[in-house]
Amino acid sequence: MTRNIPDKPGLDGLEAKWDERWENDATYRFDTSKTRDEIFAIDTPPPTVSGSLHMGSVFGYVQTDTHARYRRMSGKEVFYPMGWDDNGLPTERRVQNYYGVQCDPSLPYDPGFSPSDEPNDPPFHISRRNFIELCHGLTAEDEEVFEHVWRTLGLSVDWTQTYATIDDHSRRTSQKAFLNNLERGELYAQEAPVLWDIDFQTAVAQAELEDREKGGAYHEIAFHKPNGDPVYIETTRPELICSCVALVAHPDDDRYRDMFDSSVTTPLFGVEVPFVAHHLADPEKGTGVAMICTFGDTTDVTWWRELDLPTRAVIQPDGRLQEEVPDWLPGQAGEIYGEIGGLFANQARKKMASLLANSGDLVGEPRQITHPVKFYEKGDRPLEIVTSRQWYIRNGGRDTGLNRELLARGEELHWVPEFMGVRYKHWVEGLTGDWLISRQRYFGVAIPLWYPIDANEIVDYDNPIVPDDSQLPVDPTSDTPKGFDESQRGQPGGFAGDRDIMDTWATSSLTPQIAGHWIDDPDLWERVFPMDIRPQGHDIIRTWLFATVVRSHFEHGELPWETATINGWILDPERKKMSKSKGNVVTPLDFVEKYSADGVRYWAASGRPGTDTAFEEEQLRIGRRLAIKILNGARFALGFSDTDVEPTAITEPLDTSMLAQLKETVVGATAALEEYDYARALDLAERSFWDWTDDYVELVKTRAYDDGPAAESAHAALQLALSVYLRLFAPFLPFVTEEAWSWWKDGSVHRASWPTADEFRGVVGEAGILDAVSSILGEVRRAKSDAKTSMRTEVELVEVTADAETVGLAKQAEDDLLAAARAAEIRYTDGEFAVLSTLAQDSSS
RNA sequence: GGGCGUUUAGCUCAGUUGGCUAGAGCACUGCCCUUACAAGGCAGGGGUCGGCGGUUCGAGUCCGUCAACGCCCACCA
Repeated sequence: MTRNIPDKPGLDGLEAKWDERWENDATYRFDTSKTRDEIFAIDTPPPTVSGSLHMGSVFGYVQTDTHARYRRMSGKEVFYPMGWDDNGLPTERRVQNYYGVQCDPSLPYDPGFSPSDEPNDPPFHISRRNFIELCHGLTAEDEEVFEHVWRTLGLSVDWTQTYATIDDHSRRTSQKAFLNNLERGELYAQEAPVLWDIDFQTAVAQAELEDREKGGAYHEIAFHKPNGDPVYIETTRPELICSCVALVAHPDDDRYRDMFDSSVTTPLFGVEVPFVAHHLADPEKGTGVAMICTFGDTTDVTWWRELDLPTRAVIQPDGRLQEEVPDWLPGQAGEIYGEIGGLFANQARKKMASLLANSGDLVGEPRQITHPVKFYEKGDRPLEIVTSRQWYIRNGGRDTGLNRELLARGEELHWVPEFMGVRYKHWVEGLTGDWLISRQRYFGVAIPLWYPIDANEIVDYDNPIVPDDSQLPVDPTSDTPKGFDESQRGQPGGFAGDRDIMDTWATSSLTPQIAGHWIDDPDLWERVFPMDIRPQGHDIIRTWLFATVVRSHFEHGELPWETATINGWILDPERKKMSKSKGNVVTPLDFVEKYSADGVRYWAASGRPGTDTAFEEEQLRIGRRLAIKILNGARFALGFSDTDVEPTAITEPLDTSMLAQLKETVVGATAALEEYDYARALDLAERSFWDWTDDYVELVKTRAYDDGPAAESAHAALQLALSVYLRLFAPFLPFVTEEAWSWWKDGSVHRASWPTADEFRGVVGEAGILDAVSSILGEVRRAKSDAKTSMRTEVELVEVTADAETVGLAKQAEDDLLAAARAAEIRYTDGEFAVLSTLAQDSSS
């Protein structure tokens, strides 16, 4: 083929050019005819589609792409899908803010509704269906933008294999898995106290909690013994005295030994409650006596359950104390309650403090403290505990047998890096309950169940009506169960649809099943499952990774993948996790514009597996420089001949020496990539390449410009080396390598075979020759540099002192050395290495 | 309170099973427009490898201990 090498190769426009070509040529299309052992399957993380991608996202995705590209070149057919995680709260919140709307399920659907250009303030209330339509619309827009970013960065995804966690296929898969879990008893509903976000008005799971240090105040408050003597407690939540069901102290606490099994009365309300003993009561905290309320915190729930205490809940799902006076507060107690009923907890707290101060039951002033408070990780106000009916998937949090099985799965999984497995272990060991998957939200996969309503209008939750597989996906709030008529919805003798949706993890825990088409393409499923790798961040080991293991364990009785490759985070200069909320956003496309996609990829691939890395823009510039260097190196290597020169022409010792070193680089880089250490492979290739350009290329240059067999040897060696380097760099710098490859080869470098040691058969010489002459050349250069003269300065004599072995090696490439050094003569003496260069005097004229 | 990780040149980081004078890039200094490359290239200065103790012929590398930083987990009275 005719070579068409630009005079001044550059990086501009490579991204668009090659993205289009790869798309047209279906370069990364998955071949569904391959068998499982020929396939490398990746369980790609579906990015959350709620806003924009930042450099932190790019980091992990590029690293995964290097695995995909390496495996593809090594002969595997790579199954590399892309998903969008668009269901769930992040999208709902984004839609609420973007349009200024609020979902109100009680409103009817408005077919003519369209959002206003500017966000409404206050929010405009719209129906559930209108709200969901907005969610779909906005996520579709975002997904287009995301795909553009990924394409520009050169992710070798098969773009025909995409899914969204809210699309019909994902919903069908998710609901089918739910129903299977239900049928096998791995999933159940329970009415129980749950952690509850009062703003989102939904239950949340253990995995979604985080502690935040918040200000609060200890109130020392007097309860009263039957004889009127006070018993003091300390609490940060005096508003819950009306919910108090007992006081508790440690059984070994001598101060209260005589009080156990007696009763006391609450201040203001005068409700009689027992004084009980439990080992969780901490004698060191406060007065050693705690007030048990239903429910102020998770310890209250433990005490309530283990001590079999009554329920006196007043906190409503919206975070307010209920308006109506509870039946356990008769008469005057009820009147006092009237002062706080209807208030938010924090308002009621202040009110109670002043009421208690007036009655003399508050000791001194409340003492300000800061203490950890549980929050929903996406929430803004402390969680409350509300009793409600929720769905749970068993996860070993209440069952030691299952817990052991899941710990064993963690042992079985290959972790990269290895220490990440500890995080899984600790999480599973620390589980306190089953996995709560139901959410009282709108934009998600519906719980696929209805419930019969009997003649007395009682909903029978224990005997749900289950849809057929053919009905999936269903929305029980609008679809009708078989055997019923829509008019029977909510009627005696009719049915009620479950209004809840599943948490987004309940669906994204099925990404292998969704991408592999478990329910509708058994042929594909068999070829890709279990998958090879699950790439993801370490922050979601407890959620996404663990949940996926749980679902696969139940559904298939095996691990969903062989290996988990855990990537680190990008930290900003203050060493905080880089994310858009931190305000340190420059978009990935801005960086592509400035440093090229290959420059950005170089930066991402330089970060060690699993290691958090500080963002340093300089790294992108270095990547850009390497990319340009590769283009120029290719231009040089291909500049001597319009046709390929056979490797049999390679005869010169310097050339075979260079190839011997390159072979070692190939072996090292391959071993690193096999162990998922892309950064090490890149580092090896990069060092080797810079040495190649600095030393070998300079040494061979004069000979290469000549004619004859020695020149032919140089041409062939340059071409072979270039071919190897382009393939070595292809997983990291797909654009420049493809560009240079296209100058002289047919087809894509990304479908070329990964370089192996076999390719060097017959062309490998003594590796030491290149080192020997390079070190001498380096000394000559130093002499010229010390003399502050040009590298072109002629040298009259190079006197080398070295051991016999070095001399022997150097002599084999003496002509190349003399030419590169511009030296007329070289002499050798035995001894410790030293080089004396006699520079020509007239060169500086 | 438990656990994990990090600590190597001014900065960002490599150093694979312990092995000759500890490396790279940036920054800094000097030189060079040399026919692949001046948004380059060549060369140079710069480090008691966090502290202490140990194993060993030999320790940045293994063991113990302490410290700082980061992250994860933990029952909020």
